[in-house]
Amino acid sequence: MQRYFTITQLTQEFDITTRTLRFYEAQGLVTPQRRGRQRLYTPGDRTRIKLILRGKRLGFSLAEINEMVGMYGSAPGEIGQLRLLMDKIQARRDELLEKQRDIELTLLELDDVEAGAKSRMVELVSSGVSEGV
Amino acid sequence: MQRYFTITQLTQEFDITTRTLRFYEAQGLVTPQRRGRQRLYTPGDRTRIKLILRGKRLGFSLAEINEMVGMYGSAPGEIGQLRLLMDKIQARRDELLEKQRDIELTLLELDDVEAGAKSRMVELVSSGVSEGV
DNA sequence: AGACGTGTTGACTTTAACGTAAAAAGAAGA
DNA sequence: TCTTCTTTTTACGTTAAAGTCAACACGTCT
Repeated sequence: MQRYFTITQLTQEFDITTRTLRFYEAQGLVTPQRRGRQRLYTPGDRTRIKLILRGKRLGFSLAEINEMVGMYGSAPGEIGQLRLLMDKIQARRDELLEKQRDIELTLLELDDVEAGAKSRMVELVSSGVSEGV
Repeated sequence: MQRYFTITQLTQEFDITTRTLRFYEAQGLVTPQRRGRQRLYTPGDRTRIKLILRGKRLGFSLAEINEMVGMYGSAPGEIGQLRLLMDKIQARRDELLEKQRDIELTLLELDDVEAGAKSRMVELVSSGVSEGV
């Protein structure tokens, strides 16, 4: 059983560069163990990286992602901190819901554009031009 | 009836700076008319700006946004161009659908984190600490 | 005419998120 | 052991998307 991943294994799996992974480490987003100088990534690290990349796809900055990922392991022992955490959760949720609406709207508009393109296509074809497949 | 918007009206409405709007113009994303040196934004320009900002919220680059917004007005007169357009539309749609899935997953994880925080809160409270509202 | 507010242009600066290159250190196979 | 490959560290470069600052141009209110 392979307990650790090397840096290049992960770069290949996620199609990123070593520079990127080391940069994320410098930002405190992942903290792989070391065997000598070499980095060893655990499955947990791998999961964090997945989360980071998902955050990136959604347009969050690394700073925001850092905060979000930081929520996962944390079980703040104090009530005030817990309230703060829940506030942050709600804020993120609101953002995500807004993004959802934005996506819906964009998809609808894409449908419109496509419909226009299709009808335009029909026009062109029926106007007598013979076109191959 | 107010046919045009000034630059500051729009910056206030969308909470951006004049620098941003002029930058978008330099990138060819909007092309307001001029009265002398002054920029005059039409309702159409305003709509474009809305689209741009929506794209930004979804994490698209200005270059990508430029391409997307460019799709709207275009009715390419040639079949090959139309096919290309439809391909681009499909590519964007795929991206958006992926973002949707990413959002769903993230929302689910936020639910988990919140549930954990809540139960942790109950523990703390029931362990005898008297806390105000 | 003078002052004020708003707008414009141009130039330089900044920040995030990496890219790229150089030099050295281990690891692994012939 | 020699070579080859991967990895690491350090440092400088780059790109996108603005921020900041200076100087100048209008319109208008007094």
